[in-house]
Amino acid sequence: MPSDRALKTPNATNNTPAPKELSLAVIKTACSNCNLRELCLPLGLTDDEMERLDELISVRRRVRRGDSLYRAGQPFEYIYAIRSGFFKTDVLLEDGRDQVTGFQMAGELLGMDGICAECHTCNAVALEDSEVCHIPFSRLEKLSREIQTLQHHFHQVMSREIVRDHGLMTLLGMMCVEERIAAFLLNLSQRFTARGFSPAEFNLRMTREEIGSYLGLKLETVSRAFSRFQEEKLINVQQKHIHILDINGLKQIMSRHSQRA
Amino acid sequence: MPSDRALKTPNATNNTPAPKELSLAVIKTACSNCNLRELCLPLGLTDDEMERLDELISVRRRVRRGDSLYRAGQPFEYIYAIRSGFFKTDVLLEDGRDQVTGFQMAGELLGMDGICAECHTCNAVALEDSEVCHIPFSRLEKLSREIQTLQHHFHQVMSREIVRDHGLMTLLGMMCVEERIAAFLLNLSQRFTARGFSPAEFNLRMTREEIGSYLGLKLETVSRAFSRFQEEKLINVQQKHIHILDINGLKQIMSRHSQRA
DNA sequence: ACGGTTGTTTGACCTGCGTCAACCCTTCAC
DNA sequence: GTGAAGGGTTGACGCAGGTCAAACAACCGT
Repeated sequence: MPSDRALKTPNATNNTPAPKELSLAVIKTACSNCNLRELCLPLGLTDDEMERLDELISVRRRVRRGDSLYRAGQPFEYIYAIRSGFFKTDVLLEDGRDQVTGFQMAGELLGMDGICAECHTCNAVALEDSEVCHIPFSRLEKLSREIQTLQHHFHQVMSREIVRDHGLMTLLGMMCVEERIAAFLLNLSQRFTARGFSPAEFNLRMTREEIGSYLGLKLETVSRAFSRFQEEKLINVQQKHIHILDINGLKQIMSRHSQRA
Repeated sequence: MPSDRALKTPNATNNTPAPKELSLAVIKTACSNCNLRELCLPLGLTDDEMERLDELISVRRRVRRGDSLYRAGQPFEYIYAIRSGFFKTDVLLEDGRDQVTGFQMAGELLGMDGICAECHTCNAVALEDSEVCHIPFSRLEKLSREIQTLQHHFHQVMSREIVRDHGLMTLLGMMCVEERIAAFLLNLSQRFTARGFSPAEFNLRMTREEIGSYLGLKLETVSRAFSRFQEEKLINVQQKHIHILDINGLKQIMSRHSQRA
């Protein structure tokens, strides 16, 4: 029973060369049988509470690779839960330079940047064909006034975002190229593992340029670092396919600095 | 009527050479007549709601210059509202390097990093003698389940923190020295203005090294940039005293890059 | 199968910021 | 008043990472 309020979904694919036929699928979803529920919001709810959450999140949408889920400046209405796929968020400066602020994968939430000004402050772009659940924010607030567990969990998710950002600041503020790349690979590995994928082998969904933007480096620098890691038998790279050969070696890179302190 | 729960305040000044006599003052505070209320939580509450918030925030504490309000690893219990004074937050890497993640002033909230793991993930250190209000987080959650306005405002504050962090990422990821320093000065100026102080003249509460850590630069680089700005008649610097002579000049620096794109 | 587009790698060179060091100023304890 | 300590400024120099360029590999639409 797709509810009609779902049809109010703003066309988040504007500003992109969208096909005539919009990729907007209104499909009944249920958190109660979503296999990502530990990663997303509904943690430790009773059956009754879960049912009420199901009602809230009654629509999901497909976002095609390259399309925007939302763009900076658009009015904020929903928090999005990634059901499958892969996204990047980035902010653009007036002069055209842009900074990737994060890569998000299945089970993670998107859109919390929009709460403060009731309008999004960054762009969320799908790096592969993806599916997201729409969570009307005002209704999420309402429900979290009624369900303490949900409220607390949402606060934790927002707080985790803040802590994650602090981690990226330390990376950008004081790590050298090799540390940044190692941290990046270890982070991806750990997140893939949490989703039941191989910790050692995965495909990058983003370009060298996007990695560089995220890590505060130029694409050539990223490429060179990959090559160097390969020479040192830490990883195997073939285009977007990464095989981590020596995960401890990568971890050691992160702590190398202490030796010369 | 200082409530006894307030006495459970953890000794946040440990790890620092604290005087025998703890600077813990239990004083009745009232949001209802605090002159910072637009900046802090209680925005647009009814008299009745305000009274209930007053009950919640029943204690404030003095933090001496150099002392920690909380440290990474300590259990999370309170959100803190800065009543007066100036703080920095920083995260330490195992090897001793540290990154300043923010400077906070009167009316701003501290401690939201602790929600996600129920334990703080950074240090908050007073850069001058300060006063903070303790806000027991579980009680804030309870109250915000009852007062929609409060709930929404708190979400906005957390979201603003995320957006602020994104701004720092773009600074760290793609700005050159002059842009970073200009952005830093403009940000301080704007925040002092919002508090009724001069936009053009203020005293820095932090050292060159702390500024550098925040901006991803070395202290010498910060010092040189200040000197260069002075030569260019953009500012006057005398130790910690800053006088902005040409605020538009500083703003132009921020947009200079577009000229060569 | 083919040509164009987009992404990646690698090399040669350059420069902005870091490093190291000397010196100065301010503050504070005694 | 004096000395020590902490913070700030300035100069000389080096290098990590950026820039520019060329060639190559993968992908996509037709």
